[in-house]
Amino acid sequence: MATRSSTALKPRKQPHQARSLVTVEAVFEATIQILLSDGCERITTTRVADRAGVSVGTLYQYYPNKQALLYAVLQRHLSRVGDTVETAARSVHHAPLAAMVAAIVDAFVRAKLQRLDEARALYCVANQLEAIEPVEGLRLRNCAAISAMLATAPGVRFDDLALTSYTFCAALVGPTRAILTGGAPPKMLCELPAQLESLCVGYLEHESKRKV
Amino acid sequence: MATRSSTALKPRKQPHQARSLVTVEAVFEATIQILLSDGCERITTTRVADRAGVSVGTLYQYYPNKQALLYAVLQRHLSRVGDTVETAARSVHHAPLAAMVAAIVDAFVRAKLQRLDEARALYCVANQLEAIEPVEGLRLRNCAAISAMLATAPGVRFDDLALTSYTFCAALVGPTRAILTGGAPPKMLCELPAQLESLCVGYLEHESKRKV
Amino acid sequence: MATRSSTALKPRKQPHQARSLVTVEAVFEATIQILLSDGCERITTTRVADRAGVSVGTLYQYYPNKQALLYAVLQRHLSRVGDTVETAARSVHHAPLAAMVAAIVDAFVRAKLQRLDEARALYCVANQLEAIEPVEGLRLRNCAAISAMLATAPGVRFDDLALTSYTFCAALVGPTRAILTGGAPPKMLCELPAQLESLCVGYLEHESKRKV
Amino acid sequence: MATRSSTALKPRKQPHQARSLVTVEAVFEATIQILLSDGCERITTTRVADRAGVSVGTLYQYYPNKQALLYAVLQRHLSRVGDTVETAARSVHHAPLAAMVAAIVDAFVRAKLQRLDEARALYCVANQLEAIEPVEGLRLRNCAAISAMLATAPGVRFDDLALTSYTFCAALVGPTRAILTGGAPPKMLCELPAQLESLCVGYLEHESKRKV
DNA sequence: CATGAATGAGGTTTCATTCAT
DNA sequence: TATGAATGAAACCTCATTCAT
Repeated sequence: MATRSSTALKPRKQPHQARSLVTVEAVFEATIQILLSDGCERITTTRVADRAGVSVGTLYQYYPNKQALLYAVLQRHLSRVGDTVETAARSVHHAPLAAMVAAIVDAFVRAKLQRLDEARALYCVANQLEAIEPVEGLRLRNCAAISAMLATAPGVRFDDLALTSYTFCAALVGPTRAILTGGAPPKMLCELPAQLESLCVGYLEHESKRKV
Repeated sequence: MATRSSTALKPRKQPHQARSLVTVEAVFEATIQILLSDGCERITTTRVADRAGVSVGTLYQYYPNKQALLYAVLQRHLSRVGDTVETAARSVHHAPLAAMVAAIVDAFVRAKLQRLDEARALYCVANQLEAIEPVEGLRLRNCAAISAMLATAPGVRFDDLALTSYTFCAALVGPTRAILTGGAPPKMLCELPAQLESLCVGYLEHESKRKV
Repeated sequence: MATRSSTALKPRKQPHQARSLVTVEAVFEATIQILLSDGCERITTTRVADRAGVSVGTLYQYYPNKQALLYAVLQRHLSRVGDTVETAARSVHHAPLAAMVAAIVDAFVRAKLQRLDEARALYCVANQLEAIEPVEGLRLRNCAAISAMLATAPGVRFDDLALTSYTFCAALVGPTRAILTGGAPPKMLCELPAQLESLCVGYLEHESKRKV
Repeated sequence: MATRSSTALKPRKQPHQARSLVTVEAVFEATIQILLSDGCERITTTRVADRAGVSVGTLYQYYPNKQALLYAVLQRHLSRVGDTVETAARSVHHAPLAAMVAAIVDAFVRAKLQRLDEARALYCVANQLEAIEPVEGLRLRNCAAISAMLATAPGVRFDDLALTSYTFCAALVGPTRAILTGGAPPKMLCELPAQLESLCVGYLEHESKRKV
């Protein structure tokens, strides 16, 4: 199952020396820039290397192939998002539902907007078949964090916590993607947190009421 | 902006004769199959032609280039979804909010699930930079239809109807994509309509209450 | 076992039209020329295509990869040698031992010298791991033909016919290769048939006497 | 002709110190292992260095380029074979023909089988255009040693001693290569010495009788 | 009109070799 | 002296597109 990703998509070597660290960081940055300017289809290892100011050979010292590079960049982005959401979720255990939602939405949107370019650039990468694993990984992390959080919500019971968390998660991720990806007016970006909150609070209240 | 799409992405000739219709249909079907089996990155005009049982030359008689073909396939899919949603929206003008949501969700999910393969295959295509136009087009249609519908909801006022419609729409599209694209368990597919309904009803009620 | 050769090394399509035939023949000829002038290590698909006066793309329409091309060229050469030897062997069933040897040696040497360049060029290719199969194939054909022939030799019995045929075969192939490949003086080329005959006749007589 | 080999293929420095000796030996061993496991086409200086446990840089301290390394490994192997055969030849001057053949065959086969891996691995290297020199060198040594030996054979005259030695040599080298290289059954390995003896004795007797 | 052979620019990847540390 | 990161030329191969038949 994980064959390809565990072998062919793994980075070749970790950058230990200072020089290497700089190189790898430059390659990451260049990848995102090219992704944004040329799109997912047009990105080439040569172009990434050029933009990063290194030779292709150097790029291939760290990543065995193009997919591995994209995978790594995506991975890092998703890890950060996962970290942020997890932390936020833990910080509002036992808080009222509205506070929970506010915290999660804020964390998620913040993580995405902080690196808006990265986020936008990577939606495209996340679509490739080879990249479902890390995306699913993030979903699992988020669902777990949210489940654990919701379980502590005072005075609320959810019939199917897993399902509710999944939908909560999808309600966060899906619309955000639609807005960042599509040609949404900048106004939407400002409204995004409020709308997501409304969406999620509305959903959770509706769900919790349903089972009384 | 629309330069490319208005010239280079247009089909070359409309298939009027019966034979042409069959050919075009075969090409469409082949495109979707290849998209599903080989992925968005691996699709080639030759492979599509082979699978469709025609020669590449013939394919190029109908579409000036690969993008135009993908564009056409995507366009058709999105048109159908748009039609379905529009019709549904019109049919529930003046109905209670819950009925509205039920109708829209049902229409949308039905349109997607009816052609599950097509839908799945095309998410990938929709990601290409050149394809934002038809995607945005669908969003506009949907928003318009939903706006018009919501405006007739009895006893409900929305402060910013455009914004609400937009979010409604995103709440429909986003999670659906996440579920069809990701490795969601089949169980989620069954629950999808109910969850979407809960999500949207929750949201709309929350929004409408906010302004009282 | 034959996985690679049965899939990855097979030609892509047979040249049916006249144009294709010319193309494929030109590619074959070019391959041999490059092999001779640049050596086995330096041969490139681009160089072959250039020399053949076609584009690389065309080359790849007929062969899925470089190995497959070399394989095909080698295969054709070996088939011809095999054919020649087989025919010769059949023509001297029941003849005296010396005549048998003369016929086989003549056939083998003739086949090699007729296409001296080809033969020289291909020894190098035959060394690649992927190419053992056709080489072994020729050995088997030759051994079989020789076995069948020797079995009809009047008044001679061999203790281990298979072994004797194998050695006979090796005595033919090995020294010929050594002479064509190495920097042997042209004089050796003239002497080759006589020496091979002497070698093989001597061997067979020695073997047949051994068991009396 | 010898331009390249006399300058570019020479080792850079002789390993005098103990440490260097160990390094060079490790590199040699690694080269042979890689040759066996990856084949002649896949061997790279980096892989050799890795396997040998040194850095590429170090490897290049001893050999100016890859060819020089392969050349050296081949050279050593061929020298050993040459030594063994020369010694054997000298030890049977004036002995009967059969004893001569037995001694030479035994020496040659022993030298090859003792380092079976090395022998197998290097056939491939010996094929490269740049490597004809040492191969020819071995042939010359062997022919000379055999010539000198045959000249002392009691009661036997060869019309063209050089030619006979050459063929003798080819009869030794050629079939051995065919058997070690090809997919010969292990049984053949055991039979090899006996068959070679029969081959060579048969040949020499046949040749010596011819001229009476 | 349909065909499919031919094209060749351009993408990915490797690897011999150098050189700053 | 040893190291191994960096280099970049050059190899392999693909595929959108054209055009003679």
